Amino acid sequence: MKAALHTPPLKAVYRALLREFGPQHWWPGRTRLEICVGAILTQNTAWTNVERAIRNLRRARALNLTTLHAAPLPQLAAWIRPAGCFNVKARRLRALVQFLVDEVGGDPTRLATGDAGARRAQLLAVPGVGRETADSILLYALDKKSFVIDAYTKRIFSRHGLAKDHETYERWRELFTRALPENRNLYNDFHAQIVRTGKDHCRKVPRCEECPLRRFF
DNA sequence: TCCCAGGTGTCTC
DNA sequence: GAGACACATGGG
Repeated sequence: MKAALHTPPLKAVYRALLREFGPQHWWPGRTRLEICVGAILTQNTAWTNVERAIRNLRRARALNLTTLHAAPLPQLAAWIRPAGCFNVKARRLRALVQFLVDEVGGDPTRLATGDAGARRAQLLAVPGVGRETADSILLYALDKKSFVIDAYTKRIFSRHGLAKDHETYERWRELFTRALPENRNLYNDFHAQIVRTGKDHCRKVPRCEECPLRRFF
């Protein structure tokens, strides 16, 4: 393994963020299925737009596997339109729903059983489910210990020298999982804290003077 | 008007 | 393997 430029005490970083923001109580979804749907819809999209799309699905009483599975692709696209890339995401959503139907008989709870590594491989084989989406589903919908790396993680920690932004997803994930105890609640809230930090401090300011992480780097 | 947002797949070299 | 590009809406 290549050495990081700096290896900050990530547990202490998390504690600092927790003090700053408080527990984030993620994911903002009511059911396992809703979290899976949100994970697809949020790809390269602001969460406010995802909420609009989910609201459309709920209003249409389509936020269930039976309706999602039966819906024609154009209907699916119309419901999720506010989330952007709606034709692409409709196909991805359809593929994920098909996987859930085929693999666990339409019961996402059954997906939560079984080995995390094997489930990750299965999810990555679904068209439109990449590493971040798979890890989000594993962690937040299936309660598996799978750390999520996203754009905020790379942006924030590359600015502080943890690793280069262009390093691979798996390399970033390895940096965090090696430095942290394997704990689902920690993985869950740490990622949420990172997103909160990104939204509050790092959107447009390259090196925010008020960044709660500054003292660690 | 332009840039960005909790990515992924495809194509080209 | 890396980089460019398409997908597309809504907010600032």
